[in-house]
Amino acid sequence: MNNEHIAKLRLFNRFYTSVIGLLDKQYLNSEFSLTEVRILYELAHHPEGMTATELVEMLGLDKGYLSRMLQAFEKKKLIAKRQSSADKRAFFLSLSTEGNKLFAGLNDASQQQASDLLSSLGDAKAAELIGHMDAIRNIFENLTINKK
Amino acid sequence: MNNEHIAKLRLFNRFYTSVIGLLDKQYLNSEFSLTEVRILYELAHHPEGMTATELVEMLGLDKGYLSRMLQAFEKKKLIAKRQSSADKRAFFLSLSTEGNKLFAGLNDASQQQASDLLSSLGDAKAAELIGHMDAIRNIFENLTINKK
DNA sequence: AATTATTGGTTGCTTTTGTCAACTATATAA
DNA sequence: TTATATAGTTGACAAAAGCAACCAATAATT
Repeated sequence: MNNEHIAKLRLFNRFYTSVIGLLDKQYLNSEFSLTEVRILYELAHHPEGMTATELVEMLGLDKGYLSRMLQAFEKKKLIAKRQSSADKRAFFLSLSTEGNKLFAGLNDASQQQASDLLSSLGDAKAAELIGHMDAIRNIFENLTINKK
Repeated sequence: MNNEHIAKLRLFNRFYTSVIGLLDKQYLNSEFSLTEVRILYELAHHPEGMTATELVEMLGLDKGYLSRMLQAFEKKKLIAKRQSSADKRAFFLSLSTEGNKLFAGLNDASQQQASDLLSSLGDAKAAELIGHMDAIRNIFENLTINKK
């Protein structure tokens, strides 16, 4: 057990928490909360539709809370609900045309932000950064796979 | 502008958000919120004392909100307030003996958690991971310095 | 010195976010 | 057929956070 390593891991976590917090602030001047954006994100990436229960599982939300947020999305015409024929309690949710358009806008802003960050680093440093990030993801992913 | 890089940066941010979320969950079975822990953390690392205004600036909190949280800490005897002689409006805040003890406990748990993660990776992978993390911090830090 | 503006912190009020339990309707198992 | 579980909704509530008014002390302006 290496104490230096432990300290650095914790330091990185604190550090990156603030990086992410900074980047997420952008969303906060959109009319949506972070949680709402996460929901839109999931829906955008499951165009075939997904149920509220699936969203609850993926995002770790309370189902009552989610239910209300979905109602708000519906009122704004951002999502479409299609009742499952196999299970009439369940509904397949997906972004409406408007919802997709709106999400595309949020996505563009996030894309732009990432792009700005990278270009302020310059090509060489940016490539380095991404290399480190890929490596970290890789290490963590092997970890979770091995734990199964 | 490299689209692949942008996508990977965003992927990493999402990925690491969930990593941090997982690690932070530990605190959530402590009696303190994440924000409260951050306050305790800052106080623990400024044993000479710091003012509420400094905390507000460092943590980006609302001062009213902070004021109440500090009151709660006081009621629990976790912090000590010493009025500034130079500016009688201001108070130097620090952890009490009890507060330090409590924070030490939280800190141990977090330390243990980090330790567990690293040892499940094994020495070689752990060293690699830390190397990547240091490199990332370094890249970002040069960025903010240059921006001044 | 007297007046004005600013600052550190507190308080009341409100909004946002999230949790919990009860409930309806459907589906599955015994 | 009865019991049990599940998908989603609703009501009530609690926790987290933000906003603005305010008091007391300090700093700046005249």
